Amino acid sequence: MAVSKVLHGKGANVRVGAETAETIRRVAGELRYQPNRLARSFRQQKTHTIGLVFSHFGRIGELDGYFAAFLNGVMSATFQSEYGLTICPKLVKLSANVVINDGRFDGLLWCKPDYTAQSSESISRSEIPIVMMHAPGGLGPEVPRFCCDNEMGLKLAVEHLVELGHTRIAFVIDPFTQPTSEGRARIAGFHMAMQGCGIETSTNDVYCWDVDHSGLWPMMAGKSPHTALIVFSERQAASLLKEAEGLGISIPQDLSVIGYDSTAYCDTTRPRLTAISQPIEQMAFDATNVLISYIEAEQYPSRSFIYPCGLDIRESTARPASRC
Amino acid sequence: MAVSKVLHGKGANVRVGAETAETIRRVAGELRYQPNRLARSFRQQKTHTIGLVFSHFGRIGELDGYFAAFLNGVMSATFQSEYGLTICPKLVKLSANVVINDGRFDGLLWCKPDYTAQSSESISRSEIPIVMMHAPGGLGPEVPRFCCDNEMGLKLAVEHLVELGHTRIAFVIDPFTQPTSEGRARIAGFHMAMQGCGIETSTNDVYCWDVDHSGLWPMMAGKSPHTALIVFSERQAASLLKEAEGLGISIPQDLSVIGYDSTAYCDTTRPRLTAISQPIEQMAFDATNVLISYIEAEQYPSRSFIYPCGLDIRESTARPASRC
DNA sequence: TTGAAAGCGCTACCAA
DNA sequence: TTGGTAGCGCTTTCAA
Repeated sequence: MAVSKVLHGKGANVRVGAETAETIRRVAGELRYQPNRLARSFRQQKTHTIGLVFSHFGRIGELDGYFAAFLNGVMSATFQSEYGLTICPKLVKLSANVVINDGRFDGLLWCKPDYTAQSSESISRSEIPIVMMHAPGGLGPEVPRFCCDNEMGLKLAVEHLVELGHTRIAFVIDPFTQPTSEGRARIAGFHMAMQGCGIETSTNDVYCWDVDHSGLWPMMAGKSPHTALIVFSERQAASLLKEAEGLGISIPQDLSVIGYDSTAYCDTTRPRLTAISQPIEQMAFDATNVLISYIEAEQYPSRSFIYPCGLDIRESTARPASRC
Repeated sequence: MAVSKVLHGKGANVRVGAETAETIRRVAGELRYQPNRLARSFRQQKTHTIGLVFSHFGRIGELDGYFAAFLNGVMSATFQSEYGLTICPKLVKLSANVVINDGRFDGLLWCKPDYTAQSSESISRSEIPIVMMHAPGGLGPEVPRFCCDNEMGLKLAVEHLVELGHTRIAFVIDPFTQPTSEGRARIAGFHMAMQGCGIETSTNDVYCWDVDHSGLWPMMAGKSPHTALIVFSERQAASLLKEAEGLGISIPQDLSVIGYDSTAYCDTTRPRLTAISQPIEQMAFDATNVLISYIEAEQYPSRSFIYPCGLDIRESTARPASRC
């Protein structure tokens, strides 16, 4: 009875006598009364919490700038609107449909979807709003998608290398990323950009290596070795740089390398990494805000938000060594 | 009724006829029935979720290795035990006692406590287990604390500098960290280590600067300028390195700099940063596991877990320039 | 303006 | 072994 009043006192339309309200507040203070948020969420079917799903969770944080920028963007948005963010293992390991609609989350921020049949189905069946990050348009279920313009990014990178004189260019990706929608989009963008420059490509121009065990050799051997690499991520690019150093391969003299994301991390590598840029933090911020506004407005448009890429030229690209 | 059976069917002691159970499972599958986890949590007063509290949330992720290492540790532990982790703005902004016991969390991982009167009180009043990270023993409420041995770390750093010939050594910290328990512990450790080397110190030997607006000048001016800095964090140390470069101050020739944490990030600065090491990821992993086991066992010892520090000597320290 | 009652979905307990 | 019932703490609605 006191309880119900207190809650009213907290609510917007206070229809309680000033005196009563005062008493209630006082007593509540003395008792250190705390409304049980779980019960409230349960009653209202609203948790004010967003779930974060990554199709692949390895180690979350690494030294590259991606996760830091991403989390900063998400947190800025959730903090402003007083939503909580939950990172949950089951979201990744179990088949996603088991976990999406269990009442815990008001919405889901789904990163780097792999669009397996199962995840696609559970996404489209979801009863709560879902927004995807790093998901190119066209593919997959009809939910709002946030993605950089991968075609543009790869076009900039390829054209930069071609202008420098490269013709033997390869794309490098790791096995976890390769099946994701963005992995496929970048590979496609690479082939397209190469064709745009009049260079034929084949599947031999795409390498799929584990980030930490890259193996530079195949491309440096052979009669017509690749002279430039475009790498899916900063981190993989940086690990290639390090490997090259160990093998006595000079970058950019012997091999040009371009990474993807272009955070401040690229200024810390040696040589400093030329990289395609995408506004990760802004994208994460926008995606989270769109998710929240869909949760609150219950409107649910399904369009793609595409962000332009840039190319930040640093020190890891140069003309190919002339082979006389 | 079907519901209750299904739930029994999921429980450990299945006391249901095989046939009935089969039917239930089939129907549940057809209906894509999902138990509502919110209701379950509500009923059991158990959410299987841990809350993460930082006394100061600025930007969560930066390029230094701290947050990445920390989150890796926490995630490894929560993933193994199927707990979720929630980062929640209110946990920081509101007075903490409003939020601790609202039923959302089974336990709290509290990082870098500032031990204000209010937070201390709400911590000791908490009805759920709390574990503190980066909280030296002795101070604050009686909960399990995980902390590196700051005295040891600063002793190593000061002795290293003294061996190189430095006597004018300062400690640098930022205004957000300075009031935290660990900030105070490191400042105290600095004074103690200096005394241990027979060097008098005063409050003039501790600088409190904003991380990104450090201002190297004061210490390089004066008749008896400091020749070496021990800095609270990697990130602030790195920002000092960068500032020094801009001012034409050579490190380590003109000024020696030591940071704190010694993650891989220290290998990416120029010059590579000499740093005190603490096993952040391990500490976060252990702290989370202790928290979880306290949640499940409902036992709640209040001891401190102290981790030894090391000193990783890289390139940012050298003998002081001789001033003839 | 205030009080009383119903019910969110689940689990624990008790009775059959 | 099974089915029924109560109730977690809150909000919403309806009656006084």
